[in-house]
Amino acid sequence: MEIYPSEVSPQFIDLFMNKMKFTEEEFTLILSFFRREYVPRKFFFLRAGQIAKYKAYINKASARNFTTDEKGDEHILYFSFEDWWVGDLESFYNQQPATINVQAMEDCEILCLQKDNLERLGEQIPKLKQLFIEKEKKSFFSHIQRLQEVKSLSAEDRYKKLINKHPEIFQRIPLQYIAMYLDIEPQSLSRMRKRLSCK
Amino acid sequence: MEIYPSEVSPQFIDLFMNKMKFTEEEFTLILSFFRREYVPRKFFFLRAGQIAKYKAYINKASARNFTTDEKGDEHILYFSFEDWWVGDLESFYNQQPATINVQAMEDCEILCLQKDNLERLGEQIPKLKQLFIEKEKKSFFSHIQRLQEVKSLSAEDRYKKLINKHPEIFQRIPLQYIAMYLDIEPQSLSRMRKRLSCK
DNA sequence: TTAGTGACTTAACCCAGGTTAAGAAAATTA
DNA sequence: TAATTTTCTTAACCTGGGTTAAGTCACTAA
Repeated sequence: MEIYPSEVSPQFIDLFMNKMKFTEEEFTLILSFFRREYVPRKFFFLRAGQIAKYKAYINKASARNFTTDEKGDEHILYFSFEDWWVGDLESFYNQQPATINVQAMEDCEILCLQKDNLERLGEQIPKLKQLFIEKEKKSFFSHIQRLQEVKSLSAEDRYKKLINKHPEIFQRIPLQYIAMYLDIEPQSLSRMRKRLSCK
Repeated sequence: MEIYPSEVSPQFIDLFMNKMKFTEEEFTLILSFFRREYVPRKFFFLRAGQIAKYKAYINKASARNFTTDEKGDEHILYFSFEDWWVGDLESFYNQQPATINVQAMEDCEILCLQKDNLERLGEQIPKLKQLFIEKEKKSFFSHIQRLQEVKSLSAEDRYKKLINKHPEIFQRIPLQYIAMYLDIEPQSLSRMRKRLSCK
């Protein structure tokens, strides 16, 4: 399934053409290694236990990345929206079973890159390999920040931070997912929202 | 201050000579770029707000890596023992103020590598650059696992997991630090330990 | 020897968030 | 449009861990 530049998001084009300054030829080559997949709402792009086949770019819509504990409760590590890279990198790079589930929250269009294609592309275009290393470094840093946040802030403070920094998320995804992101029950989130709105 | 092979830990030698199979000359070269620092117990190797000068290897003893929140409470992200690499990588690579404090819990001997030395070494020995990328990837994965753990386990379950996986830590470092690692008060840890020992 | 300091424990009381259960509102589907 | 399912809210009660405060134990210093 071939992908044409007209079919990818402006952010994707901006990343490769403006930020990374790849040539048209390089961009077309890069694009030819990707594969487009559609994942309808509620369907899984990756399930815990499977081996992650792709490094993936969200071209349209949103997904949630979560783990399931022994009690069956789901914990959302992070949301992914347009222009995000998703997947269980540990599973992808080490070809081991994933611990993370990736599920579409809206009908998703995803650009997928297989491991061998990634390696081939990396050899042909070293600048691209460097790009991925940098992206992963950023992802690394943001995970450390998340860890700090989860460890040092109460559920209420994390809620306030989320609604201040990303109010648009609340327009777009159900509150039950916000609760799973904050690691509280939907009832507790509801109670908290009422208490805060009274003030 | 020159460092001789006889002055570094067996793990350090094992890493470079056996695992990475560097030559004697390469190893001597690598070592010449490091600088040895002594950090007495309770002293700081890095303070939040400073810019991390070094990527560092703990040759002897242990440290705690923690953040301080607005209330002044300290949260230990992870402990570091012999054969660990420490520092605030985001601060080190982006030359921005650190958010993490690194404090010696015992009298530490640390092998330090400055950023420009790291880059020079990386150019001279590409295999070393690759080693650091791999080490950082592993560190990345372990942070994601930590995040999952903090999100999905109760304080009691995290305590049990820690004492099962690393009982030796309890022989070595004060319980108050364990409490900061679990993000509970020392009193609560004490109460919990009593409750668990009764069963 | 004793005073002082830091590490750990115990106990009483409090509160954020969990649990259970029921109901209201919104979105889907027939 | 009504029927059904999903999402969200409310309320009563419970519990794990926070808070405060006091006490014990071990180690150091004078």
